[in-house]
Amino acid sequence: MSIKKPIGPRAQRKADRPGEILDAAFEEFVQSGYVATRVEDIAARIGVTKGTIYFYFETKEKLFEEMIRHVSVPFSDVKAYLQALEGPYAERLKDFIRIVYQRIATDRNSRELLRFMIAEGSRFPHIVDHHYDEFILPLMEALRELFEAGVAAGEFCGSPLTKIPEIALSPALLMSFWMMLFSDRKIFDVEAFIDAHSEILLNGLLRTAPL
Amino acid sequence: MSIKKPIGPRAQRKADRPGEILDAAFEEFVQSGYVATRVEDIAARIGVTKGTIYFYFETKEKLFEEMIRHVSVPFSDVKAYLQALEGPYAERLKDFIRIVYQRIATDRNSRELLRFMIAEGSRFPHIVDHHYDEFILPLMEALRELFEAGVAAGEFCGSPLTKIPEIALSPALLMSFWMMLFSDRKIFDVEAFIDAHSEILLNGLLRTAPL
Amino acid sequence: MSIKKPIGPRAQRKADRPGEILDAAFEEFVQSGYVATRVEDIAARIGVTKGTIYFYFETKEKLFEEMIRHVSVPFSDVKAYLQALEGPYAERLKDFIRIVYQRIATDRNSRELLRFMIAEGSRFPHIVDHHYDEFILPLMEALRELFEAGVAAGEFCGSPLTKIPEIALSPALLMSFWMMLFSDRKIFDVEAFIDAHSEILLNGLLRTAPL
Amino acid sequence: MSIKKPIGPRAQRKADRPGEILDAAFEEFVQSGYVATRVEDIAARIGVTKGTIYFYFETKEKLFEEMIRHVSVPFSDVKAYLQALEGPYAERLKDFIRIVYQRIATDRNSRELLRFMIAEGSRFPHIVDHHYDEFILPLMEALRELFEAGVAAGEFCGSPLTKIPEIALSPALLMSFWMMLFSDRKIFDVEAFIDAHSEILLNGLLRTAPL
DNA sequence: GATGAATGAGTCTTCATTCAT
DNA sequence: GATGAATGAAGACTCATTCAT
Repeated sequence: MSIKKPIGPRAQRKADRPGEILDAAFEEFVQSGYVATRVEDIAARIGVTKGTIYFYFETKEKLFEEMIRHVSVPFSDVKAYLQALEGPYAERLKDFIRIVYQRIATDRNSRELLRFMIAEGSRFPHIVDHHYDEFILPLMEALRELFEAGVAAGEFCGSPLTKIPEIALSPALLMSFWMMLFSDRKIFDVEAFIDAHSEILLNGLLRTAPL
Repeated sequence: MSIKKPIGPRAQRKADRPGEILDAAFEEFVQSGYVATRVEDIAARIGVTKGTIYFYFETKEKLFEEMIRHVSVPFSDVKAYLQALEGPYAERLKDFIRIVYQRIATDRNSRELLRFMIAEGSRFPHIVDHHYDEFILPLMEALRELFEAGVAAGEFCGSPLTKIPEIALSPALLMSFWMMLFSDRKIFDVEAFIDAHSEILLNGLLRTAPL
Repeated sequence: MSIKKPIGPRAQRKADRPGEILDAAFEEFVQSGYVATRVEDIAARIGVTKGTIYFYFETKEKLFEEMIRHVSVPFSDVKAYLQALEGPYAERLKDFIRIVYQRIATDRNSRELLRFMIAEGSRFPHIVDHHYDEFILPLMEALRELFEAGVAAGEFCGSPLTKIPEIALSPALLMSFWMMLFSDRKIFDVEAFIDAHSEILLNGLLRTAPL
Repeated sequence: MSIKKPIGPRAQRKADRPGEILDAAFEEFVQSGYVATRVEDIAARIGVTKGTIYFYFETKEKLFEEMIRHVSVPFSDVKAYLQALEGPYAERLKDFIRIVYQRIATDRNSRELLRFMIAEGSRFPHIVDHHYDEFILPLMEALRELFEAGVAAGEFCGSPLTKIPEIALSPALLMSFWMMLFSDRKIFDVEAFIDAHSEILLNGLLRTAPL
């Protein structure tokens, strides 16, 4: 058991600096994009000056990359959650869909991460590749496994979805895209959308069509 | 008998310049985004100098906006095509899907237009709104009408798709995103994807499930 | 007697081009100063294009210099007028003053010429020197002669004005400055000013003080 | 006991910078005028680079305006001086004249300020108005009061000068103008000029003409 | 750790000038 | 004579980055 000197609010603040900066950077980069964001604005957002940023991060470029890492929540818990699903496959799929909306489509961080990949992808190609390996691919694999297990269990029919699970999740991407572009300007009934998404998927999958 | 001054090579060149510039601007803006693109690079791409660009366009901003207009193909012919569809609604829907992929998902211009809206939307909000009014909304309306007519004709069942046609086209958006992010790095069987998309939609719509 | 082909309005216009340009240049240079005036604006003022200006004038600099020459009315007639003065010297002085106001202080051209010398003098030093030789010096000489003749005739007393005639005309310069700076914003009773000027001068000059 | 951080050479330098820049700006603007002066030249004059100028002043325009303010010495002390005059009004007037020459006509700053108003007045109209309110008007009022007091005391006769005091000071303006245009090229006996100016004024004012 | 004065490369934009038509 | 497309040098202004304090 180690003895730590108590961390006062002052020390606490200092310990948080990098995280604080990363959060501020996220907000500013979201607002203006990589090129148009000034490191001075990032500094101002947390009440420090340019120099402080450079004490913690070598360059604006490195800061951006670390910021991406910082806001990319680990996928492992999502995976664990999905693997722990039980019961009828129709329910498992609904749960799957729900968690995808919660953690990806609806979440602001994920949405802006997606925007960064689209907007700054050519400037930071390895970020895109990393996200493909770490997030997109595992998610698709997990979904594919769910489909295959459902088919093996005789609950799902052999839909093309089994081979191209991306299609099954594309409505979630659409919602992400929609919120990116219109945020609050175009109303969007999120709950109805998610329900419709689930219903449609199951319509095409269940051996007994609900017709 | 009209008197035309013969269009010499110079006059010809002049008439072509704006289009030439707009095309070059599209390529450069695609490559680097609005902020990072240098007017000089746009000029160099067609072998002229900065000054020439400013002879035709007041500012980089106006150039960007006109470029957007230039590459936004009018939606009217798509609409006309869709309205001319005949035969069973299943076939009409397949045709609809096919044209959406041809004209929107697969087309490089449309894809980069979408990227611009995501990447530069906050800088040019009216462009986003304009595209919503001119492209997204009409497309969704056309699809909704097709669904409703199919239901009225007794061919389609009352799926939630009827109310949220966006969901039906979301796979096309996914393909667009995919190509934006990975272009040629991740292979993608486009034909198989489109077929799967159609099949899944019909699975959920036709009164007689193909099961 | 030479036979000239009749000059139609078209030919007339062409013959006037240089003058027309010079007039336009005057207006534009007055408005914005030498550096900030664009030759394109000068051209636009008379409905032609840049190229036309360069057909008649080598450079903007030469155009400016010729414009100065163009608006500098010859001093010879003023001189002749002054030399033709007759009668009592008090009257001659009054006439002198009056002509100075008419031709110099009140005249817009002369005023703007003065402004050019102050504003652009360091860029065009020879213009300043030329105006000194052609206008200022002769005017002062003429005045000095008038004073001396008046003294010789026993009408004027030997005021210091005789040696420094500049002082005698300085109110006219003041009026010029005033109009340059405030034009119509600060009212100024020109007639009263001129009368006061004459009266004060004579007060100090006439052997019999009007006291 | 106050705690001051010792002003090191760096802190000192920082405190001096704005003044240093303003002085350099004055010299450069005097030399080339507003438009033709390059911010970089101002910087070079004090051995820094462009960026430094922009660290202290938002734009070239603001720099110019602040420079004007910086070189415009307050008029209050002149006013105080004038109000403290005592003795015979003839002497007071002579003192008045002398101070006008010292502080206005002869002073390089004032002269160049006048040049700026003539040359850049249309670009910075509020500067002209401000100088009218702050300098010209108060000076004229002070002179008018002096005249009126002199008349009331029975020392001065009711000359038109009383109503148009501008005329009384116009020789000082002439000297300013002369030095602006010819500086050292045309010799000018300043002392003799001032004496003559005083003498002429008094000739026209004193009840007992010196005749 | 933090500051902020200073740098200087980089970018948009302007405009005098040229010249093919 | 006149045009106007094209040039390219020049200048205002920005901002990532450094470093003495």
